[in-house]
Amino acid sequence: MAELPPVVARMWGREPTTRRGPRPRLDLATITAAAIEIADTEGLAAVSMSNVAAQVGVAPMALYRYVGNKDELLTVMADSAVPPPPERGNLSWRDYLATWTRLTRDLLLSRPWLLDLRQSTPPMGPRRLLWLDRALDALSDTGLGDAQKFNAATVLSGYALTDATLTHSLGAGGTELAARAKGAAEYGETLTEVLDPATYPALSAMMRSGLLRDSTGWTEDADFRFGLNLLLDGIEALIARPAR
Amino acid sequence: MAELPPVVARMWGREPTTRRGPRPRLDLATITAAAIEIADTEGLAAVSMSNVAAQVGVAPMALYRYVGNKDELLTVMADSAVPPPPERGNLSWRDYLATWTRLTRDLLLSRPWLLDLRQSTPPMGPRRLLWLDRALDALSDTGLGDAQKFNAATVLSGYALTDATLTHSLGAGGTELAARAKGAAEYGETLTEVLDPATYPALSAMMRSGLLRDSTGWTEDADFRFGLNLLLDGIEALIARPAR
DNA sequence: GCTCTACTCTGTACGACATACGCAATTACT
DNA sequence: AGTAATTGCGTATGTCGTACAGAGTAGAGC
Repeated sequence: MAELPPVVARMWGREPTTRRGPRPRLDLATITAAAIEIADTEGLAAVSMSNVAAQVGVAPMALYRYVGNKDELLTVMADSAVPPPPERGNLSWRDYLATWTRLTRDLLLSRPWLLDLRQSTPPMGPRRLLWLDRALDALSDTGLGDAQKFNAATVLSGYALTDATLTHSLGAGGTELAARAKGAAEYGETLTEVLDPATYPALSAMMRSGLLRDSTGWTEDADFRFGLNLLLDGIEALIARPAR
Repeated sequence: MAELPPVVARMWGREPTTRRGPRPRLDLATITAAAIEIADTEGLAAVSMSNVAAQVGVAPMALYRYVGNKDELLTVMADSAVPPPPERGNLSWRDYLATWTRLTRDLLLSRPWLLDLRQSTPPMGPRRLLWLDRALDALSDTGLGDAQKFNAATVLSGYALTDATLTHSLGAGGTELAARAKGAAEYGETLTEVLDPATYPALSAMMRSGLLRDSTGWTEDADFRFGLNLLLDGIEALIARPAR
């Protein structure tokens, strides 16, 4: 059995049992909570080792007794910011996965800094894995194979991420670059201005027909449901199909 | 009509017409190409203003005549690294979108630093928009509405990103954290070691049944096709359904 | 042709940041 | 009591993005 990287161990509550020197004044949870609070209120850019240390009342270097480096802290944050998944109740697999996906998207929109966190590591934290478990559990009666269930869950959470990214970049906007072309309507205008109908036939036609100029936002809830049902229909078709 | 942010204008070939002062020694394309070469060979972390400037033989601050700040440079890179989309030929919409999505994924895998580039701005570069145009074009005969076509394309490219992210993080791995649990098999092992079957029933059962322990990699091509067909089936079902 | 003016490149400088290193204080084990 | 491990901290280093000011350059207006 492979040894766990120290921080992963701590994520799973395995604090080191050796008690020699002074009793630690902190634990990983407090540090993570402080970092998350900073990210929530001031954005991810404000999450520096100095700021986090100040927030918990220690010197910057003290944090390195709990975290190997900043990337590890961010990884732990990414898991720790995830709430418990919804209860199954007596929902059908389809209804459950629908709210599962919606809540995933809502989480990403309520904590946009999660979108900025690159997931260079496959999910290994306890909370994200709990979500994964519930999605797999919802599919357990469908007769799908393990790999199929796994992929279905992956696709759904990926869709939540895609939609949240798009919605967020069109909405409250992030970069100063986006601030110039804020909102779907203005985005459309900017595009029409620059698109050459010869090289972009389909896009410019769509823009001119005024797709993005309508009053209601572009990627509103209806559009989220659209893609979601697309995926759920696909899964449903797969279940109906004879297993192979 | 909204004014274009200066870099966006340059992305579209609109170099400033005012000709006073010394003739510029560079243009945005050369700078971007240099930055991309660095990212390709040494990774995104090596793309600093100093390094890029050195690569093109100029003092670091000279770059700021062409780019407002580093974020803008990254944005331009993200578009400039995209090759032209595949030709339609006489493929069906389904076959075309299948290769379209596959090539999108392949691009992300061949330039992994694209995965690290947060897309805080909706795509506005000429090359990415060309891909979007081709996807929309492929759907033009299906009777779908504009918004539906748009969403379908979004979902597909989002899937490419999801899959590329997962594949890459399990494969060549990125962070040192991931290096410890490299490859799908070891990932599975690490999980089984730590998962409590009581709180993670579905997941731990799946792990113990040896999903990830098989010889062939986990998110191999078969799994990509699985999700892809899921989506295409969903779109096909939508097309078959009476328009509303 | 001369001057003005906008524009390009450069050098220096500053503040922020991640983090390597070493020290002093503290506590458990022997 | 003594030893060894471990925590928190101060200092220091190198890197990075970029603000600023100046020097050189070339077209515009006379």
